[in-house]
Amino acid sequence: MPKARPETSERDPLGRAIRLLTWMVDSPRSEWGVREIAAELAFPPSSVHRLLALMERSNLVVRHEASGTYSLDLEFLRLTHRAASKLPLPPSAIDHLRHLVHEVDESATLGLYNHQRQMVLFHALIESSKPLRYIVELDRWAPITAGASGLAILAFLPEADRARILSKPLEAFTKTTITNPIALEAELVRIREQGYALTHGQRQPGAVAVAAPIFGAHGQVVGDTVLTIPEPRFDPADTDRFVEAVRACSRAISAELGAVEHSPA
Amino acid sequence: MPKARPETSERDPLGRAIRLLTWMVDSPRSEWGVREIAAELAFPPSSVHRLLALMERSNLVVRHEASGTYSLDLEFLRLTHRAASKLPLPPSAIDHLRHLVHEVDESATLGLYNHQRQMVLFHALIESSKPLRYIVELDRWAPITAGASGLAILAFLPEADRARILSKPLEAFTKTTITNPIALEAELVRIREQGYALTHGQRQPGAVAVAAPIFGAHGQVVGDTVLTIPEPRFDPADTDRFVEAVRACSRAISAELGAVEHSPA
DNA sequence: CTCATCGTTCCGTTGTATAGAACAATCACT
DNA sequence: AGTGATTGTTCTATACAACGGAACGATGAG
Repeated sequence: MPKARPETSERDPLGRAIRLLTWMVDSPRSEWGVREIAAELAFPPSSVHRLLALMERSNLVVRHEASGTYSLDLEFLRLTHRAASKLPLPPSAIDHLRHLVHEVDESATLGLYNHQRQMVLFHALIESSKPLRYIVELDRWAPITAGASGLAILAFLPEADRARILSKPLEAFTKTTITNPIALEAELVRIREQGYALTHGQRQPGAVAVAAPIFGAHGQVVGDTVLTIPEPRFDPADTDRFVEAVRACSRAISAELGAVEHSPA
Repeated sequence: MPKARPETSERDPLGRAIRLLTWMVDSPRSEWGVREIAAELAFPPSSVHRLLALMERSNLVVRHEASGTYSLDLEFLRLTHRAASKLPLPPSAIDHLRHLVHEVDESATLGLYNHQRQMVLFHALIESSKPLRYIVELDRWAPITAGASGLAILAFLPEADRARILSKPLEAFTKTTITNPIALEAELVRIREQGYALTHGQRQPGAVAVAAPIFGAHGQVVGDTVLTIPEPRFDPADTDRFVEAVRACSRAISAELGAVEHSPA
């Protein structure tokens, strides 16, 4: 053996910095101590301290003179805002969503599909005026294998991607989540034929959801429009109205992305 | 000499990664090639490639199979979107700004002060309905030593900070920029007494600006509300109306931040 | 067919990230 | 005041990641 193979590089300093940033952003607070972060992320305090010092040099975080604690810096928040223009959706998508909610008076969200992660990102939310509403936490990843928000995307993925996702075990999020691949594939066929997905509490108990896919310029799914209705308020007679409104919204956004008209099946 | 001092650390891998990210966010495009980035940032192509590969592992960027080019990943955009809640301003600040613009029908911006950088960040913009408007590029850093947007903040900084800033040479951005420290200090006194700043083309030629500071819970300046009016349209008779509207806006935002009433001088 | 250019890989060298222990300052409580 | 448990910070040797110039293979244009 001429050389000990390093094989995998398992330290990944940059990855650690990113994990630190991500943790800070996702944390409800906005000011943190070194040892507190260290405990939470299972990094040695000295490492956290060095990382923060480096990030301070790049203006990502600020050190508070008095307490010695750290916060996110304005420069990072500036990045934050500017990055919004890089979204795969037109800025007007929100307007379409607002119009949809105004039309049916039920809460609507925009889901964005991420290929690497094979998950959906809840990116925007317009709430209905009615008092009973579900709490949707924005900017969180959601599964693609359960709930209308996921299925409306999954159904329209390329054959190969779909097969790969279905070949893995399907997690059950609620009692009505479909965990049988055969049954799920059948459901996906129906969704493709209909052009929308309608589910009852597959991801969140007690919520009915209607979702329709949004297509990009190359015909690929980029996300979906999702209408979420509390089950007690859901009247099946309204289904057509909801479906049409959701599909219209997705179609409008797709059109702005330069997608050609997408015919079912 | 017992030891050769390493003195300064001049490689700073993390800093490079940040510069790369920042450049991508600020770039108008949304897909880049390795050598293109390398040329722009003066990094060796191999370094850029390695950085991108690392960042892909942390889901900051995505590699496009076909072209081999890179884009920002949804996970990064999720981070940035989520970070918005960490801003030092209440979400309702935009509403107050909108109200201000509705009242006077001139464009208004929100400036945020950054202590490390000693600059102002133009963070939000509501435009007037009139056809002649200045183009304000959002999420850009602006100087604190020129223009109403800067002076309204500078005037209310702690004595020590102000002295330090005035001790350095003052850059001239236009012909009317004040570059004499004595003259500037006098102007700042007036701004403090009046509670607002009014300037003619100090930063941008042909623009009149009215700005009033926003204070945080501890009485420190966190930013300002700025009204920008094209000079040809500016009627001095309107000054009082503008000033009152701008100050009211800043006062409303300050109040939501928990600031106590701030009396001039 | 040729040439330019792309992203990528290679590899010896350089110097930074690492983590545990010790340090100094601060605060809460006795 | 005094004590003890915090806090953020500094220090150190060593392991390993970042570095960048040169070479590689694939691709597209002329």
